[in-house]
Amino acid sequence: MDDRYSEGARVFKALGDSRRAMIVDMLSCGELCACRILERLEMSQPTLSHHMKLLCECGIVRCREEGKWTYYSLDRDTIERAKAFLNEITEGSAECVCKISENGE
Amino acid sequence: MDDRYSEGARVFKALGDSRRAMIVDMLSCGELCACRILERLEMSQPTLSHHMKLLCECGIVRCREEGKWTYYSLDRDTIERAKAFLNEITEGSAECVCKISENGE
DNA sequence: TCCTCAAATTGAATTTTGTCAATATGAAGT
DNA sequence: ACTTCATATTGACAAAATTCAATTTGAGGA
Repeated sequence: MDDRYSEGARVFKALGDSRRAMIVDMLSCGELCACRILERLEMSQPTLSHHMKLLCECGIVRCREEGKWTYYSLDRDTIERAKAFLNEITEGSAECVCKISENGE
Repeated sequence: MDDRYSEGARVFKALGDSRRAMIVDMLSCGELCACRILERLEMSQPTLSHHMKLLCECGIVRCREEGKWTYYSLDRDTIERAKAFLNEITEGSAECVCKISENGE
């Protein structure tokens, strides 16, 4: 039933933490390695790692390993889908949930 | 420090729950009273009330009381700001955090 | 004044999230 | 092989979020 909403909501949940929103902002200009991100954020390395995992799991961020380093970057596709989802739930439309009666008719 | 992000993140946190995302979708076509929303959602009345409070506190939803009923509607301003915030943190810019050195220079 | 109905609040239980210290992993250099 | 460095994982704990039953509030009608 609410499966339509789960994927979008998952991305928003990830953005619903100011530190993670800041990380996304940092990545908006291009790829960065974990150590660079860590330099700017007041948090322990394990905590950062945990946040990065979350961001990757919901699809907003991708990671690329190179030698000892892990580079992170934004996934434009997921971001576009998130924006589209925000528009969908926010702008009325013919297929809006509010149009569907309780009987599913 | 992360105050720039707190407000936006707060809205996304609210949208980061599939039920709340669905509620916002329901309101996208216009005002609805709590009882209408409740009809569609499998949750208790206190739980709905709690979610509505959350949505109102972050500014996405406004409420209007009329007699026994409470009508909810979307706040277009907050929504526009949320969309702008999503664009800001997602698209690179000259004032991006990533441009600011550790020294604040 | 009572009763009913819509909605909010309270209180309590459970689950999820955020965090860090400690440890593990795994690549590269010596 | 050993050490170092970047990152991930584990384990534990505190704080926050989600939920519902029970109760309260407050408007309207009888």
